[in-house]
Amino acid sequence: MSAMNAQIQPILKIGAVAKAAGVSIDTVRFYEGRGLLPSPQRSASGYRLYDQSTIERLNFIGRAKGLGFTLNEIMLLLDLQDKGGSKAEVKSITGAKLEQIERKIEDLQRMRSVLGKLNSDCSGSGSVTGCPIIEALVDGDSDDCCK
Amino acid sequence: MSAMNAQIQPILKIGAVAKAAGVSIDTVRFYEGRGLLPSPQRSASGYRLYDQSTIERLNFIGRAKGLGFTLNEIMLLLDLQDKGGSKAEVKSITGAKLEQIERKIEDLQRMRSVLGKLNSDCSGSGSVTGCPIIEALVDGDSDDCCK
DNA sequence: CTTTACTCTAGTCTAGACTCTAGGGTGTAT
DNA sequence: ATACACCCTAGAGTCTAGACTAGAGTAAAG
Ligand SMILES: [Zn+2]
Ligand SMILES: [Zn+2]
Ligand SMILES: [Zn+2]
Ligand SMILES: [Zn+2]
Repeated sequence: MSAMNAQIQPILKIGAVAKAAGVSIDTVRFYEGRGLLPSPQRSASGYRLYDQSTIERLNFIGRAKGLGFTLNEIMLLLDLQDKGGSKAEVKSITGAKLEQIERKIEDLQRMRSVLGKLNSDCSGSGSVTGCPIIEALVDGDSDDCCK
Repeated sequence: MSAMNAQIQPILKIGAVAKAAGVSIDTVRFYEGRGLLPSPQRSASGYRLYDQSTIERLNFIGRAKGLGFTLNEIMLLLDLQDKGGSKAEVKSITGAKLEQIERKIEDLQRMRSVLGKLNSDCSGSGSVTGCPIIEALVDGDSDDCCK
């Protein structure tokens, strides 16, 4: 907050931002192409030049990915931040994602329960003949798993 | 089990097996290309000719897919059935899948818990300024979600 | 005989998120 | 001067599980 260093930011080349954010150089360029990162300034020789804010933006993207958002969804979230959207818009995106995650969890729990039972029913020794796992796949008994 | 109908099987064209198994014709041809289905007999004019066993094989594949197996994994399971593998081999595939499913469930539960908390922390009204969801993405507080 | 339904091949397209390649230019240290 | 790391572009390739298309031949029904 001192008076005179308004835009004196350290200038970073692509390798440095990538490293700082823990992504590859290719990923940075890829995100730029996808519109997740703005087109950066260029040096006289054409090198991309970044500052700290790009690292923060990459971290935003990484955290959102960690919460299960796709790059398209992340672009929506970044737009809401950049252009000033409403909390309602943000919440509708995260709410939808939450429901999607819950549905996925239910699917996987169903798979786990069927597969866990089959797995424990199988002795694991001898030839595949009579294997309860294979039999369940063959004739579909005890099958709640295929809609 | 009567004495004389050893291989008198009804002959089905691709549309019929596909319909009976609840998949598309494209899918049947695709599975053949992937090696999940053997190359069928052909009619004089080149039509694929199947019998009931193909429907059963397609059902096997569908059930395995419903349990989360990929087509490559399903091919392994089918091979064990076709060529006579051991129960241990089957169980090692299903055991690995079970662990994979469990890991996925844990990931998703982590996402759900973080996202659920953020979602309920956000009032949902007004501008995005101060939105706890966006803030968490920006500065990474309360963040157990990104490895 | 004609219409309609079915089948054939080969190839392209989708989503998602990169990753890699080829072929070149730049920057800095020794 | 030259080694070496770094950067550039454009485009192709990867993985999964098919969907879809075009152009052509075949079968069944009226
Ligand atoms: Zn078994
Ligand atoms: Zn099932
Ligand atoms: Zn909010
Ligand atoms: Zn996180």
